Amino acid sequence: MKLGQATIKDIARELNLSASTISRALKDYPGISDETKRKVKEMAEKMNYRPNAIALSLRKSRSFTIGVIIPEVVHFFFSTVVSGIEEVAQSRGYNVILVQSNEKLEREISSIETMLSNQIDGVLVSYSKETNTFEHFTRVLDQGFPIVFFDRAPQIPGAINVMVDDYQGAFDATTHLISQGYKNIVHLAGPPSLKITRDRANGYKAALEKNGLPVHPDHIIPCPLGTVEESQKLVSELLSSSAVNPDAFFACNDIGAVGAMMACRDAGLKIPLDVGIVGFSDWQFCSMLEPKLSSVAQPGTLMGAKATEILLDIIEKKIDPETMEKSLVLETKLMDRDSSKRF
Amino acid sequence: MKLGQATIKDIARELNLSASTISRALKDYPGISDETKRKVKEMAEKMNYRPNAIALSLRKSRSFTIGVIIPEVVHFFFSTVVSGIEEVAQSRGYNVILVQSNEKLEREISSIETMLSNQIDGVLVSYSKETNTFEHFTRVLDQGFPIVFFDRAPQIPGAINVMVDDYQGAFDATTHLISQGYKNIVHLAGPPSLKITRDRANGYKAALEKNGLPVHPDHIIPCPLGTVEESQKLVSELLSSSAVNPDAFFACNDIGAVGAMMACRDAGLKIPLDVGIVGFSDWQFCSMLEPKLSSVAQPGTLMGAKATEILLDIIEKKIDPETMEKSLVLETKLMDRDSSKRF
DNA sequence: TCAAAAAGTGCAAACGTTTGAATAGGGCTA
DNA sequence: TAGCCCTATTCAAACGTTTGCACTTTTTGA
Repeated sequence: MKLGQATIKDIARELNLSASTISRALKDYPGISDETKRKVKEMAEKMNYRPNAIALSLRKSRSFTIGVIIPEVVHFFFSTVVSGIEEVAQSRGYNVILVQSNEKLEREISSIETMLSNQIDGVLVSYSKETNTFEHFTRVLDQGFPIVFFDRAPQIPGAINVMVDDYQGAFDATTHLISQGYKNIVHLAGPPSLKITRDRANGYKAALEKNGLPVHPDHIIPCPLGTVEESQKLVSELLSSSAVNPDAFFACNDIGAVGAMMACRDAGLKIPLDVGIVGFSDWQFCSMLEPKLSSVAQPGTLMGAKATEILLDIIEKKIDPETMEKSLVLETKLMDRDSSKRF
Repeated sequence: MKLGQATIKDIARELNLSASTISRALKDYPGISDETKRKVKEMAEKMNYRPNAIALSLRKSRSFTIGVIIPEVVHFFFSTVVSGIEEVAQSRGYNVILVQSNEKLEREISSIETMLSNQIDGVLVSYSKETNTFEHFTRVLDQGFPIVFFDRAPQIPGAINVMVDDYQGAFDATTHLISQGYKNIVHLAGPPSLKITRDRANGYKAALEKNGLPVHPDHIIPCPLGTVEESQKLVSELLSSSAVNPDAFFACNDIGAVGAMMACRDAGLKIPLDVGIVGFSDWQFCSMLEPKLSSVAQPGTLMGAKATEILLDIIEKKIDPETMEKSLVLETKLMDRDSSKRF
């Protein structure tokens, strides 16, 4: 790009050698005399030569760049995943191009197009809440283009997914509440379009059933927006109506759990004495709250790292996407803190 | 990249035309018959043609990609900045390559190198805590390569900086505490290498002086690590020693403020009755704490957006880096919540 | 002493696109 | 019917690398 950026040709001219010799000398190819290599490297240093990765990409049809599409950047969990992705990519010599879909399908589609135009080697995707068709993914997957999905993974045959064991995490959280003597546990669910929402709800139900507790459909409250205000309002309404009389909340995410905490406090209920609360994701702030919020920790950084390793292995043909294991499920860990411990 | 990706040449062969005609037809250049344009576009559509951005970059010596170097991704403030950057870049047709330095100077240096290799059009930087030399920046700046610094901005002559008015923010926060009747205000400072640390400390001191309160050097406590545990420990020690008898804390960041809250609670002090606390940055969790934490809000997304606009304007030569205003200072806003309100 | 092998280097094409200049064919005017 | 100007198209070079092959020159072996 730079006006004054030295190229291989410049070095060649300066040294009265051909471009091919320079190229080979810099790469320590056999068949170039040590004397020439020395001179070339010296001159490259002196002229502040920097290889042009764009030209290399064109030549090799490889950009050493991967794309990442996430719903939003300002999101604790996704930021941990991105951190893991960036870490592994950097260490293996790849660049990371980042875009956020802002939970918009349209943006997701255009991002994929731009990335393909940019000759990206592969892409990591967590799709948006709005995404109800996967045609934009299958179209490129069918061309043999490598995509690895993480966290929010579609039900596409043959797609490679890296997820967390949402079912088990929810099961553990609910079981924990039951073991602490809570009997009337309400689940604050997420947006219905996401598989993780269904898995967590199923884990919740399974834990109730296993412990002989009834599963009431009206104990599952969808919180599609995912804001503190939303869950606070819903829980407040629930507490003031006489129909349900909850003594615990298992929320699909920590934001929802905070809303529940606030609503309970407003209603004069003591946590964890009167009401137990467990969230999901174990965001940074959980241990800063009073009482400290119990939550199901998801290994975000690990998820990003694993997904990237798989993607790069596919790109570098170290593994075959046809025959490989199609989904990797990572374990969650219940962080039981004050908000759910009666004993 | 893709094996089966159609190129201009493929279309040319298919239609028995030359590559140049295809190129011009696709771009609606004059001098191509409407009939040909129609046929070309039809065929392009049919063959699922996607322009190769890499080839274009090589030809035009422009990659339409900007680099972003930040200390860490998992950091609320930086994630808001990145969000603003990504937003503007995307809307103006640029890609964003993201790297995190992990607060390491070495990583910062190698990232800049890689990015230059990748023919990036410009770069946005917030430097690491470790960075004590700016030679790696000045070297490329001197070549006329566009760099815009944000938040953590170096004292390099001619460098373009986008910052927040840290001095004024700290001044406002301290003044607010004084107006609430707190008299013995301790400042929890940040890593000494950062300019923002000094600015915030200066704002704190100025507010004390303006209100006729003494400035004790031992009332300024450095917290270089920036963890909750660190500030909790330091504040606990301070409270148990008889030397200083603080009735308020103004922390350089919200994490430090949380540590102070915890230490006060441990010491049996009531917030805001016995002790007032104000943080800096207004992280998401501030309003989730009990009591809600007062904090100085920084416009992160706006900062990212502004910095990107300036960078792209320089890249596109809409403004001249020589003659332009060298630094943009954004206003902070004190969010006074429960943790600092006695009245 | 001469051919053959080895060592060192250069040529040219390729990756996919853009673009200034050249060309071909046609219709018009004088 | 020559000269000219359009219009539509093609040629060829360029961006910076890499790489198979060809070409010198030197060294080796018999």
